[in-house]
Amino acid sequence: MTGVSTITVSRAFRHPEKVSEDLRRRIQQAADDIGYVRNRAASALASNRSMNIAVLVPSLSNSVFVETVTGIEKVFREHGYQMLMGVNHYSAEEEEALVRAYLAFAPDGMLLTGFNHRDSTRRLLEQAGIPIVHMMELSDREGAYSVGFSQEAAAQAMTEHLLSRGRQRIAFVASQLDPRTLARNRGYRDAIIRAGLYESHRELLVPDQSSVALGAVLLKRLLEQAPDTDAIFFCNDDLAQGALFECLRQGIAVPNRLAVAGFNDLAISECTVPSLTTIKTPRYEVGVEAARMLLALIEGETVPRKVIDLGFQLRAREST
Amino acid sequence: MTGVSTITVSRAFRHPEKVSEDLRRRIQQAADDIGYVRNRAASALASNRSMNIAVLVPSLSNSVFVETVTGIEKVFREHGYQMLMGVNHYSAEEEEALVRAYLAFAPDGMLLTGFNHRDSTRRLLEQAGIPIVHMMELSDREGAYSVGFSQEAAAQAMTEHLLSRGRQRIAFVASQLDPRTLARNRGYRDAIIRAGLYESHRELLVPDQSSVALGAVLLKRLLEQAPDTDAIFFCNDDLAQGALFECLRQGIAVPNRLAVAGFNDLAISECTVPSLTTIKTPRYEVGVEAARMLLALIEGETVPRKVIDLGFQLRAREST
DNA sequence: ATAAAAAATGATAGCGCTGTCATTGCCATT
DNA sequence: AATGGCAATGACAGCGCTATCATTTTTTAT
Repeated sequence: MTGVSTITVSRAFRHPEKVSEDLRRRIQQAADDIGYVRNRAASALASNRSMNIAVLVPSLSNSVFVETVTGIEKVFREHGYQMLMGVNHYSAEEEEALVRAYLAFAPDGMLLTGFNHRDSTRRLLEQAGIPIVHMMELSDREGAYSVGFSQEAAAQAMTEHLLSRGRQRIAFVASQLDPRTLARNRGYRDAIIRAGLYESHRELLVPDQSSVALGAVLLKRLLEQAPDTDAIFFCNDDLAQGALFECLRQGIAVPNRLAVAGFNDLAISECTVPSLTTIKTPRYEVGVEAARMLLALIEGETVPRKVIDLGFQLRAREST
Repeated sequence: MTGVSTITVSRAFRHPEKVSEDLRRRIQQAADDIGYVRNRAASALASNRSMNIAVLVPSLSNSVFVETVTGIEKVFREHGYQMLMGVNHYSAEEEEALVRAYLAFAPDGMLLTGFNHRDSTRRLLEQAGIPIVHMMELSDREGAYSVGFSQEAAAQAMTEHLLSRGRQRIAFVASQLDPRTLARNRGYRDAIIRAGLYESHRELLVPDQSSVALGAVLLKRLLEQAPDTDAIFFCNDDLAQGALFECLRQGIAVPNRLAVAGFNDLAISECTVPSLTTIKTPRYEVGVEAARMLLALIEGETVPRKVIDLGFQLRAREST
């Protein structure tokens, strides 16, 4: 309708520098007028590049992965890629279904959370032949790309912090026993055994999904089975917050009678009364760096390090 | 390789009932072996049905829209559609960019949050000629499909609740002034004016993004400009929670000296001390119903009602 | 003014699938 | 045995775009 061939229109959008200024403007104008939007499906088919990347996270219920995804989006959007996000609810089975679903979009790469995949999922990914980067945990296997931090080291650091505050009877309470939670449990154990203070009845691990309400429940349960506990390390801030509220209700003095610590440093954790000691995890940064690494792999660039450890920070606050 | 034509493979996946049991199994087997996944781009192109639907929400930072999206996903997944989600950060400009980006996926329908779109966005959507359903607010214009509840009515109900508790100097505090927040403000005003108790200095509206930390700040600011306030209605639970913490810190007795109310009923709101009076919004249900409505429109079925009001519930708790 | 190089535009084929119509083979009915 | 009907399978074209190579136009160098 502008008297231009289709290929020129295509070029005006994909390689604007190859089309004369004037013509490009006319094409743009015409496109705006009729509300033309390039069809990605056709583009992907013809160019063999979908410009899609798939991202799988376990949950969006607290802000942890929302921030990661925000970082990912930022990087990819800048480079013209479209991010497709799926939530697997901490289930390797759901993950496989999602991998299948997103592979159908012929993504140029994929970001996965952790390393807890089914063998069949791994096979699917291999056959797809696209680059994969794993987030949050650090690689435990040859050849895998990953960006994250050591969950164990962070949990060790927190346990040592509680020890340094003079606590002797430190409990560990966890729910939703995904691999990262279990790694935190190992970190706690390492530190507490090294201090010669390990007592199995101070560990409380339940499979239920984490929530603030569950934190209150688990606090009560733990104090029943180990009443003389003087510090509790919760595997995440949600549980710790619930415990903090329950202490307030029951008149348990925090930190005097009982120290409480969490993990993740959610925004609310510095607002609670008392404010919550926790581990600040580099969630946003993990997203950004993982996206950059994947981008490099997609573009065929060499990646200097296959494993990027972004560390963590201990935020010591009023609750300990 | 199974000695079957491509069209038969296609049929085995799309219309399994049209392929013999035996052959279908063999095709499935072969597909699993080589990790074959159907290419949606090609499928969409050939069939003129992408089986994509695009969903635009303002934020994922608190669980409000996460729950809505969960409901949407559930419905669409059951029907074989893939949901593509975008976050517009309460910006009509970002929304337009997202509409463009997702229109490129040739979605069969789109779900938008609210009615606050640019004219150019509206034009794009019209030209795309796909069904659109709006969520959270109820339609204010001819022909628009919407699923939600009356933000104004809910805010009125909350204000009347505070009045019924004998409060006379009720403040309204809001941030992130999106259309729904402003509708809540109108609801508050209506009720408070009707009670003859409107005083402009008890309204505090700031454009900043909502957060728990901001709740504490705004509480302080409000109490400076209107120290004798005996109840505060916050436009959302995040702010109200921050205020609750600040009251705890300052020793302000809630609800005796000051009643505090929120909006949304986040999971944490019934755990706080004191527990938070708030409006339970049908977030998940909005997602489910909006998805069903859109599905009906896509399939060309008649939709009984263009506007579905799912109501709300007042949760009176300790904080009032 | 002319040749050579560079820039701008076009023609063609084909990406992987599916809608449509055609063909084959089988069974039931007469 | 012949016919019609139906289920199962296949051939072919084309969805909207872009990679590639071909052609035309413009610019630069001589």
